[in-house]
Amino acid sequence: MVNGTICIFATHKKIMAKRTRIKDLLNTTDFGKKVTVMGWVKTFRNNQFIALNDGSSINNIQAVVDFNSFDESLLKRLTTGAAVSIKGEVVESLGKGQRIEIKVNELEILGDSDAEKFPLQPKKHSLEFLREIAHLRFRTNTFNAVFKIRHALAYAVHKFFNDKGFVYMHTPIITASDAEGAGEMFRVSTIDPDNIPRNEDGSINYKEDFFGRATNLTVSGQLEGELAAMAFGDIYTFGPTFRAENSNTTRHLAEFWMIEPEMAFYDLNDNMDLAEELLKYLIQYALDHCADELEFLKNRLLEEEKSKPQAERSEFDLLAKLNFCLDNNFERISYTEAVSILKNSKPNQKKQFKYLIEGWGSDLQSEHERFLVEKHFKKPVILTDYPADIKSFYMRLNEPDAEGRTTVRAMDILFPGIGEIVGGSQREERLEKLEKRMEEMHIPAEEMSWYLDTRRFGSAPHAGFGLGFERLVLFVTGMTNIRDVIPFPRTPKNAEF
RNA sequence: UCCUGAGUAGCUCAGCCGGUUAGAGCAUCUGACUGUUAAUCAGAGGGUCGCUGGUUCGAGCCCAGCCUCAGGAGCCA
Repeated sequence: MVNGTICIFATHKKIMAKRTRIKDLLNTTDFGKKVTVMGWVKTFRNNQFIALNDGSSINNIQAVVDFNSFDESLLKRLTTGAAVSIKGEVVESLGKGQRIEIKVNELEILGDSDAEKFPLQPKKHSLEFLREIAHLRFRTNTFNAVFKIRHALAYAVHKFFNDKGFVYMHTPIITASDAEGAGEMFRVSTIDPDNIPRNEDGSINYKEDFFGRATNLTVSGQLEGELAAMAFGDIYTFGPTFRAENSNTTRHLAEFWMIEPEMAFYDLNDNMDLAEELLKYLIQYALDHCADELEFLKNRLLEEEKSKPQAERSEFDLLAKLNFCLDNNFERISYTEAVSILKNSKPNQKKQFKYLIEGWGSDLQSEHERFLVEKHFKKPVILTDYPADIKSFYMRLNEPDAEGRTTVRAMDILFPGIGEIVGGSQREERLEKLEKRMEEMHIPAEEMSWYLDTRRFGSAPHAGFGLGFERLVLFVTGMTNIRDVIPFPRTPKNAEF
C-alpha cells in the first residue's frame, strides 16, 4: 500500500506480486526499474505494441514486446479486451507519442478475450450502442472519465456538507407516505399477484401485505429530512430516489440519486446561498481533481461539434463553461419578474414560442426557461416565489401582493442545457397555514400526523432543496443523455443488467 | 403518454422510381511487414434487411399493426 502499489490477495495466499498502477507509472522517472503491470489490452499494434489500461488513468501505458522472443501462439492471444500481467523494465520511449514505455520481459495472459465476440473495437462507438453493452462500456475512455468524475462529485458532496457540520441522514427507501405527490410511485409488495387478498368492497387488502399497509419506493427524502433537521439543525440526504413516471427524455430516470439538504433556521435567501455555494464547490472540485478526465471529455465534445452546423455549436468548450459558472453569480429573479421579461421578449412578441406567455399564473415551459438561461441572462438563473397554485403544499406562503396574487417561497435553479437542476423552498412552519393548505390540496392530515408534529412541537423556520445528482454529472461532464452518467440506467421499458 | 425520426453484416452507414446474385468503411480471420500511435499492405469469410400480416408477377423499398431506439414535449431532479 505504499509508493502507489497495491496488493492483490487470494483467499488464502498471495497469488500475485505487487503491481504498479499505470497512473503512477505514467508519472515516474524511474528508468530501468523493474515493474509488474496488470490491465486490459486496448490494442496490440504491429505485433509489438500493447496499449494497456488498468482503469487507474484514462491514459494507457505502452508495453513493447520483442516478438522474436515470445511464442507466436501467446502473442495471438493479445486481443482487445484481454487481461494480462506484464513484468518488465521502465524505459524511455523510442517512439513519439509517449514519454515512457515498458520493455516486456514476462507476459502472462490472465483472461482471454475472444476477438470475434468482444464487442469493443479500437474505434469510436455510438453512445446508443454502448448503452446496450453497459456492462462493458466502463472499459471505454469516455465512461472511464464520466464515472471517475461521478465518483469525485459524490465524494465532494459528502466533503462539502461534512466540513460544514451537516449530518448525513439515511432516510428510508421504502416508504408508506405518498403525500408529496412528486409523481407516480413504484409499489413495494410481497402480495402474490395471482392471488390478491381483497376487502369486501373489492379493494386490495394491504393488511395481508408484508408491512400490513401499502408501501412504495421513496420519491424524496425531504419530509423525513425535515424531521431530522428539527433536531440536528443541518442535515443532508444522498441516496436513490424512484419515480414511476413514463418519462422518455435525456434528463429523466426512473431510478436516480438525489441530494437533499434541510436546514433549520434558514430562510429562502440562506437556502439559495447554500445551493449556489454547493454547486460552485462541486464544479471547482471536479476541475481540481479530474483534470485529465475533463480534458478528454472537452476534446470529445469538440470532436462531436465538428459534425454539427456552425449555428448549433456551443460558444464555450467544456472547461470554459465550467469556469464561467464559477466566475458569475447566479441571477436571482422572481417568477413575476421572469414572466414580465418573457412577455416582452422577442420570441414572445414575434410568437416564436410554442406556448406564448399570456399572463401570470401558469408554469413556465422549458422553452421559456431555456430562453431566460441561455439567451437572456446567459448564466445560471434562480427563479423564486412561484404562484402557490402550481407548487407543493409544504412551501411557505407569502403575503398576497398588491394585486392579491399568492406566491410561495420556492426556488428553482436553472442551468444551461440541463434545465432545472435544483428545486427547493423555505418550508411552511406555521401549523394553521400548513393544515389549511393541505386541506385545500386534499392531502390527508391524519396520515401526515408525524410530519405535522414538527410544527406542533418547537416549530422553527427552515428550508431545503433537492439536487439531482445525475443532472449535476451531466453538466460537469458535458454529456447530453442522463443514461450515460449513471452506470446502469433504469428507464421505461429498460432495466437491463 | 403525445409529436417527429430511425431500425440493413459485430460496429457506422449507403441502397435510385418496387425489378436479376443486398454494397462500402471499420472490425474479424489468413498471409505479409516489423518503432507502431484508430499501424500499414494483400486476400477471405460474414445478412432472419426489427417482428407479424397485407398489396403485387415481384417488397430492404409500398400499406397496416406491434416492438425497440433516438430527439423534442409534458411531468420533474
